[in-house]
Amino acid sequence: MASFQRQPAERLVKPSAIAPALLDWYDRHARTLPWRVASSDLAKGIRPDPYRVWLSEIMLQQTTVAAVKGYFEKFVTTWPTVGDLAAATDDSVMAAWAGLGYYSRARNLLAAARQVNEAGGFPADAAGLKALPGVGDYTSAAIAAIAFDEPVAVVDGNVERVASRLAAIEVPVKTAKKQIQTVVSCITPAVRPGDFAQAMMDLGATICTPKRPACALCPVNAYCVAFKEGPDPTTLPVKLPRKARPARLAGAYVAERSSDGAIMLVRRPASGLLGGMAGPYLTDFSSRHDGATGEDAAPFAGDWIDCGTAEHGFTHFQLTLEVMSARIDGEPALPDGAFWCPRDELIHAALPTVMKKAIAAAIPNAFHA
DNA sequence: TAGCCGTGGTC
DNA sequence: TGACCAAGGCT
Repeated sequence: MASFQRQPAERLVKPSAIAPALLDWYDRHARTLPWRVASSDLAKGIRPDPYRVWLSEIMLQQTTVAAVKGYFEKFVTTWPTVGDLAAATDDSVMAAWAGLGYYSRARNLLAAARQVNEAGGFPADAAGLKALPGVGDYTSAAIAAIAFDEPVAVVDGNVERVASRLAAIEVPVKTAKKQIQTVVSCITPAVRPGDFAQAMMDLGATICTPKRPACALCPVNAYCVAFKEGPDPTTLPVKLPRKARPARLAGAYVAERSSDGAIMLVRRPASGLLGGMAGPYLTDFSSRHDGATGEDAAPFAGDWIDCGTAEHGFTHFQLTLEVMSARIDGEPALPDGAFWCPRDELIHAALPTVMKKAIAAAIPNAFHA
């Protein structure tokens, strides 16, 4: 019966032995990443810069390490300190973030930078950090552990997977958050909590992977209930089936001014899909309904030419854009938020990937030189 | 609370 | 090739 079932944390094999084994592995196999401080420097007492830790953690939310690296380097080169970032313009930050996705992160990033700069520095504990916009349970714990040596449980998707397997948690992760939190708290050490957190994430990324975990190479396989007793680690964590992604349709209109080749862009509202970002005029659509297409739905009259379609997948729907283009001779009344972007500034505009696809469908070499 | 919010890589 | 996924947070 469920009441006689031992709690996951109690099923752990020698919980106090896990952190030492994992840290020993981490000392030999830690990934070298731009936002990390070398272990030799850590040994000298050099602490990670909270600004760089925070910036990297925001960028890494639901985003791969490979995708983040270049953006991180660009940001810390352009804005080496939180004060530099706080002084940046909204447009420059949105443009620098363009292509990385989840654009509310960029707006929250800038708001938080200004808040921190005003306060004279970052909050030095998880509770204070969580009050910053864009910083939730995971990110506040990660920054507190890595930058401020606070022994808090850091639970992200990797850690959920590792903990689910270590304690053989067979209930769906969605309903096991608290159990997982308890398991991770139970094995988080008082010393080197930041390295431990990063070791758990490295383990999840390189050994305890979702599909084909390399259990034979795992430094903590001796303490892994799923590995030793089952169920098969690849079946954990238990995830509920996702809902199907609906398909949506909308019109995209690329207007080129014939006098100088400038492209009409529209700045989108600050909130919602692609909030604060620019792109060609799109007809109104959402995850729930299609937008209008065709010549009649154009922002103004003109010789609109059919340029085919552009496809783009969002998290919860698939979008097909029916792209049209026109060369504009006069000065038509522009829709709200629209402006002419000089052709040589197009590359530097805050254009999300889906917008670049739409423009490229109309002007194939738009981003080549 | 469950839906909203991007993108590119992997198999 | 399409489904799944990767260091979540906000409302």
